[in-house]
Amino acid sequence: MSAKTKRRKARKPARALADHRERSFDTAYRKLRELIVHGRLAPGTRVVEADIARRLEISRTPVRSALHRLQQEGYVAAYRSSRQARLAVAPLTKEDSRELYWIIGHIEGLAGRLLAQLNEEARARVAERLLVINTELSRLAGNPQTNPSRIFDLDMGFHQVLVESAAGPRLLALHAAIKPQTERYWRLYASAIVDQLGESVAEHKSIIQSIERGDPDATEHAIQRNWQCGAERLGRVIESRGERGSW
Amino acid sequence: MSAKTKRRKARKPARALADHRERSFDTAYRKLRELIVHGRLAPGTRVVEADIARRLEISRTPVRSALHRLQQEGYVAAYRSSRQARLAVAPLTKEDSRELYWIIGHIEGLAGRLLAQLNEEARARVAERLLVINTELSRLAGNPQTNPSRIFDLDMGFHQVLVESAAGPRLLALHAAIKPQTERYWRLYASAIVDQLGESVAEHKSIIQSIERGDPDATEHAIQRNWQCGAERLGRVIESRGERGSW
DNA sequence: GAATCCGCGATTGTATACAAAAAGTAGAAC
DNA sequence: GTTCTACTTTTTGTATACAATCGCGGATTC
Repeated sequence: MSAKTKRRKARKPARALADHRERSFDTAYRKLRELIVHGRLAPGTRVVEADIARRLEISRTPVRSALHRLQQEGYVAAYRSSRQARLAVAPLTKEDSRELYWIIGHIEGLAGRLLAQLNEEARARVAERLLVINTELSRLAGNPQTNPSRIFDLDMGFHQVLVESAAGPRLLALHAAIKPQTERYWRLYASAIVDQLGESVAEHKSIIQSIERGDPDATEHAIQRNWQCGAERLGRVIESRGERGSW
Repeated sequence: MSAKTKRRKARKPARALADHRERSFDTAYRKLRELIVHGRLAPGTRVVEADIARRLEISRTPVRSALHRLQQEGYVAAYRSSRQARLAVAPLTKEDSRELYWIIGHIEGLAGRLLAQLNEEARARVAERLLVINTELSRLAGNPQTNPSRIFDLDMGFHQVLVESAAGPRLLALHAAIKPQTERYWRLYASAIVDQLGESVAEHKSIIQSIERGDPDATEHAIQRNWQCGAERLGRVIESRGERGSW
């Protein structure tokens, strides 16, 4: 037994970083998700395993796994008749976006609540990180030529910091599963985003201040408000473009 | 085109209700989940696809799908080394239970908030349904010989009504994915539950009253409190039994 | 005696073949 | 022209074979 522990201790840490090929499942998941998010697979489009497999030049097996997961995450919807299921890209609607943003707002709000309860030092550290991101966002807000993807990444990062700093593993996982879905709506909205970015930056400031003050209620509320306002900004754009799942 | 629509309208509705065999995937998912929930697969146990497949007398394929899903739902945890993943039954800890109950409390709280905003008639209808369930629970609370499963089902039903009455599809799906996980802890706790059932019944009453009054804040809070108290009751039991993932 | 390397068994990931079921289609009956 | 029905096609679900990878244990070397 002592030998065993010693051996385990001696285990070689040189993990095979050598080969960075990703598993087919991962490519399938990643690429499919990208196709959906970027709208190359339009909402409502039927998804056929064999087609995707051909397109990605892999077998149906990993495609199937990826679709299973995407289904659970809400990117694809299943219309099933007793045994077999037909999959389609989940539609984007104003109602769905409202619910989605509403839920995320509350989940992240919970994380914010925890965050505001940390000790002062930790809060200051987080606030600092948030401030850096938000300053960059603020800077980009002035520039109308900014790449929307860059803005999305920054905003994503902002909220990621918010959650990962204090949330437990379950809350983190939940957030990780739900948050990326906003990207679909974000893309829809990309053109109009730069104009309204200032509002979001202001809301972020309010969040940061609440954290610095260590005020759980205010932090939770500020985060919720940020998402709710986001939903409204988004709603206006969807409205103006006509709601059909076209694009 | 008119012919086409007509033909669709004429489609035979006689759906094959004949054959109720479920898909292998469903049996795999159901049985595996049951094994885990009932502790026949103890927390920390490694899960090997081939073993499960043999045990259930089906091929690895549906087992694999089921494991994928159980993994995403948090029943099994994956420890992966670059490419291959090793699966194990997720451990049960006091910390995890606290986070789980905390999250559910808030998610259901959201549903309760929506519920309390319905019109009076709808609220009354829901309150009535809740009252029926809670009365039955109250009745069972007096009887020390009650089957714990019966109590679990009733409580599950109570919370189900709470959510399905007003929540949108996403919130519903989220709840459906998370809520069943409490069953693992509930089983752990089953012996001690009957003693403390009275408390839960009282909390339920408070929830029902808030709904009848149409008070969103109170409803949300009451639901949160119900879950938080549940977590505490559970925590005491786990504590007293020693926390190791034994059973 | 301890650390390192190598090879084998165990286990996961992928591809393919096959079975089953549903949707579409054409044709017959009225 | 419509409706029911039998057939064909498409697509999903399952089984199995194969490849890649991991972990463990023994052999080797100093």
